[in-house]
Amino acid sequence: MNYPEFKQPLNYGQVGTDILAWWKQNGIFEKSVSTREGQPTFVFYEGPPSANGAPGIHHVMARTVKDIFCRYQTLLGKQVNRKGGWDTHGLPIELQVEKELGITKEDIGKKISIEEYNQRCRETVMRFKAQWDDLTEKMGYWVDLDDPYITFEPEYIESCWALLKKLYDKGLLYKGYTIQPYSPAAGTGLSSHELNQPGTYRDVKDTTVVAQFKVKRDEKSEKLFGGPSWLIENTDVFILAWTTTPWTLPANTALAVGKNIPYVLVRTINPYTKQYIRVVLAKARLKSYFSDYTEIGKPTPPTYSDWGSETRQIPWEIEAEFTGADLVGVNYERLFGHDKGFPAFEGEERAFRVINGDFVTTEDGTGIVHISPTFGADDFRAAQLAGVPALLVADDEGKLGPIVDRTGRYVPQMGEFGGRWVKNYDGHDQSGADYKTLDESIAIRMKGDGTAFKVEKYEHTYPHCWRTDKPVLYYPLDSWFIKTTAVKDRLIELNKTINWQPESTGTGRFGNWLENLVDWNLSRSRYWGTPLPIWRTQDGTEEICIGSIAELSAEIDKAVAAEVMTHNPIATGEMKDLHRPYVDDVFLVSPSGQPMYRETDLIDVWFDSGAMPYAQWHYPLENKAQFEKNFPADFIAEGVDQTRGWFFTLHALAVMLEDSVAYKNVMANGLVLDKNGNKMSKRLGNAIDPFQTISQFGPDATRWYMIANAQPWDNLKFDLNGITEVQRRFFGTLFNTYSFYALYANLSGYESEKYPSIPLVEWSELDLWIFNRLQKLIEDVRGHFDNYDPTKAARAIQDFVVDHLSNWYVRLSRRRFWQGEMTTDKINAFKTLEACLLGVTQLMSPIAPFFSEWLYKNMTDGPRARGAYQGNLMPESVHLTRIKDAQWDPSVDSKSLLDRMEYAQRISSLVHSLRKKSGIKVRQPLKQILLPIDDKGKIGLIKLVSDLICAEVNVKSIDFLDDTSGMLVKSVKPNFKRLGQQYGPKLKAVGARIQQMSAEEISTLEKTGQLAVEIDGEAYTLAPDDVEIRTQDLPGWLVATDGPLTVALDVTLTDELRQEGVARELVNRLQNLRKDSGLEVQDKIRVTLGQQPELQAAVQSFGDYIREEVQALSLDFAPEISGGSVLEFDEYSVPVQLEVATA
RNA sequence: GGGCUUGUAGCUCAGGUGGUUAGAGCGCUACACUGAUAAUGUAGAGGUCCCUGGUUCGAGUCCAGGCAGGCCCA
Repeated sequence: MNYPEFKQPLNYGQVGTDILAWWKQNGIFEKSVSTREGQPTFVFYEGPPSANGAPGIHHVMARTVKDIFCRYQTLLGKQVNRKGGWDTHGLPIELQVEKELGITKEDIGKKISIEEYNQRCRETVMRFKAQWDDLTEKMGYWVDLDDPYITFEPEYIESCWALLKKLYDKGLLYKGYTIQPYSPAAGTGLSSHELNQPGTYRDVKDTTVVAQFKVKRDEKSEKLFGGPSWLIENTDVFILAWTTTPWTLPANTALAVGKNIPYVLVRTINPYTKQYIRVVLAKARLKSYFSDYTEIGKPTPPTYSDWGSETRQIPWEIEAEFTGADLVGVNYERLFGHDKGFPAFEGEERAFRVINGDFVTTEDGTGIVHISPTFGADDFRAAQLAGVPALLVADDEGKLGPIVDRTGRYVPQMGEFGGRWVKNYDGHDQSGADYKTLDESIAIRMKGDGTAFKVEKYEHTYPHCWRTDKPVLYYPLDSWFIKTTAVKDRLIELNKTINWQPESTGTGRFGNWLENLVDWNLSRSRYWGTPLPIWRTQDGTEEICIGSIAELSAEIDKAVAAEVMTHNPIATGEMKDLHRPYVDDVFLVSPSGQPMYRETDLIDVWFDSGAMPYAQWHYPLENKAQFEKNFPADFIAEGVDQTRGWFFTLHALAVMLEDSVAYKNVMANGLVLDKNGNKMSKRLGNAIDPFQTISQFGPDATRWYMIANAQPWDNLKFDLNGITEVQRRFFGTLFNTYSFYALYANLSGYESEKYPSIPLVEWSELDLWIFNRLQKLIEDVRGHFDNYDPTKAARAIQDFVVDHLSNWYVRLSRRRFWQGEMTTDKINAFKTLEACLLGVTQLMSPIAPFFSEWLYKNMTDGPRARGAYQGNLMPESVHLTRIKDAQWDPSVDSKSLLDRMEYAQRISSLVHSLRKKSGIKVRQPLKQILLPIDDKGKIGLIKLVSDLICAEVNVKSIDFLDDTSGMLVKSVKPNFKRLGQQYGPKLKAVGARIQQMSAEEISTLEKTGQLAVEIDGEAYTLAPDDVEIRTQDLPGWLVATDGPLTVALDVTLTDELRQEGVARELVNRLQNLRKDSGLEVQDKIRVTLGQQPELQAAVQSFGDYIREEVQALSLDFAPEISGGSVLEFDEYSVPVQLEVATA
């Protein structure tokens, strides 16, 4: 037996296991790389997963995408190295360890040493590695797991150091500050994770102030001072801004507006000082501040005389309107200036102006936001973008700091408020009648100064420290930064050369992010991660950035010489690990002889993964050639959530270090949700176990479903029923097609090499057609893969297999495979089906690597074993094959071929429909089909497929009816597309007129090529293209139409047709009987039937046909039949005896 | 709050450059077929194409504004 045969249903999980074992035994993955040695490479980067948790079904999705394109490029003949990797540092691992040990961050270094803690992290991080490796194999993700890069290894860290040093030398690494949540009472920064603890956000009642910022009159603000002639000269203009933290007002350095938000200039009165003023605020916020007040009626100029303190009514009037963009650049006076006893600061001349802020809304406040860069993250960012300085004051030693110290009180330099607590962080007594909070004191002062427009208590939610219960402060904390803003333009420019899939992620999410780039904050105050390789003197005046272990060792030697260190732990071999605490115990010496201490920060883990193009080869310390060969990547793929993670850090580092992109093509895939569109989570119990899914459905159906069902960048609603459907519909059909092939190829001893190729001219219509469809499929699928659109590739393959190959080609070709001798036609049927199966196998192999391998092996193992293949034509694995270009033979008009087969399918469908309507079974032959068609070309096409149609619908002949018969009833439909372009607004009338066309008019139009009509008194000339003429009916015939196609069926039955019908019925019954009796396809039989006149007549005429179909050596009638079965026909039953003929 | 994204049949999804009767598969109903048979064919039921405006002779498609879900960021 050349081709293995299998019983239904196939166990797809088993196919996966078997093929996996075979791959391992034969080193197929390794061969898929080694056989491409010397070929062009396709560089792929593996985004390292973290193995501290079990892998989920979404990892199968992400890795399927990666695998597909690596396998596809291998098929194209490229060499694709895939080095695996593990991400091992980071907060999630630390939190997991802390949870397991029952400790908090504060306990590290106290209850547990840093050394022990980091050891726990190291053990935890690879805990699920075995599971990951297992899944990688079982899902068929080909990646090199034997030699992965691991981010905690000393070589990897050393590479990161080398890269950091490069950045340092370029001046791109600096120490600055960033605004972070900070707990003054605890004296520590809070992570976002700590801030997300339940109960941290609470309702509090605070004193709030709408402050008045006095506009400086100059050319930029002049537009605010213009106005009607009756204007009271020199009335001051103030910008209004609301804050819930009045203590930040002395730190104000800017005001932010939304550039598209409408603002108004309003004339009114300050309620505390009764001064005439003009104020600026968002138009949308007007009602919140003036709703209770009286608008002065226009056009009478206001006199203000009717306002009195007892009425609490403030008169107001809008003087002008403008947008935020008009306000940007306007200067204003400092609220708490030198004149009031507050200190000067550096950059003051660039402060106190209106800037743009994306975050400004008109939801609350005045639509203008007070900016204090030292006490708000938004503030800090907006100020940085606009080049506005922060208000920093020098302490006694000249060191700059914010106006609030780390304990939460104003620094002494702050004039009358110096030393006051911002909030009650020390728990002092607040019960005294005269007690005022700092916020209240500030508000009172501002009322007196005429700079408060409104002061009120306001309840809002505010975060609190989870340990001290005190309000959190947003406070500047020291951090190390990479100055990504310095290369912003280059980042944007190079991003435009990257092919993003989908495009919108690159231009939108990623592009916008780059546009609003701020410097990359590298610092993390943690323990388990890559340490920052910077040592500094105590006063921060001298520092060194270390770029390698050798350099560190050399510096230690200097330190030993200066007696800062006792000995060199690197030289002695004591220090094998670069993590904390070991690096912290290294002290260096500065050129001036001062001891230097390591900056205790760790670096952002995203630096680790962004450094993988270099660090995976221990570059730049070694392997320069290796690195250069593998940079940049041709392709990477990860979840869309990595946009600002890995995608960014790869890009940023590549641009800064190499002035290059890090990857040329990138796919950002979406999420895997449960079948209802909810996020999967263990807690909700809707998470899908990838291992169970793969073993139950097989890896191929799982992968195929994920890829075919939705495009990878859309979210996938994961439904196991979908996998079942894919399995049944696609894999089941393909399996059946193979089974069919195997069955008859084995029966007839077909061996492809025995028969030379059949010249094209001898090919049957069907063979030509499916072969062309296959070529088109090859072209389409390659195009889709080239465009990184695997979904379209999968769907195209699926359609080909199910609709074209199985349900048309095989169905119509069946008898060619089982009947008669090895004629040219039969040989070519086998050759064609073989080519289709092999072609499909190859095209689908990137998506369904196991099943395609299984099918490929079934198709080729037999022939290969008997030496049918020359050279490397058919390697042992489909994954080692090379994909061919589509073969188009110039002598074959492919378009015509595909067109006419479509006619055949549509006509057949219409005839089936007519048979159904008139209740005539397909088994009953009919005389003829009539097609009313004029078009000679179309007739020619259909004639080429008329045999196929006749066979498919069991009709004797197809005839064409042209118009001259006069039997046709036609209808006409306007061609709106054409008419619309021509007549525009008059289309409705023209269309209506066309639908009323008479038969004569239609005929005139058809014959003369034009028709003159009159519509609403205007003359028009219609051309044939203006309408679509269809045959609607053929009186006296059964007629069906599908668009422009019309089919008429002759349903009259002659005796002969009837007899043939009976003969077919008989064949059918006998075939069923054979099958029920368990006979093999090739068994011969002898049949004896009870006497029945109609049957006898049928056998008389069609005996040979019947005998051949049912493989009967004899077919006789006998008056008495005993011990046999009974065949049921429509109106009668006949006893039958069937015996196997011994050969 | 911002950026991106999705919204079409019960479910999963297609629907170049606008064209009047919006499709497929699954599921459902009925009938037929049956040497591939847990397949297949034919017919049927099932739609405010998220909503509101606008552009146009004509909008699922283009524009604006909403609504709902998702992701990322604040």
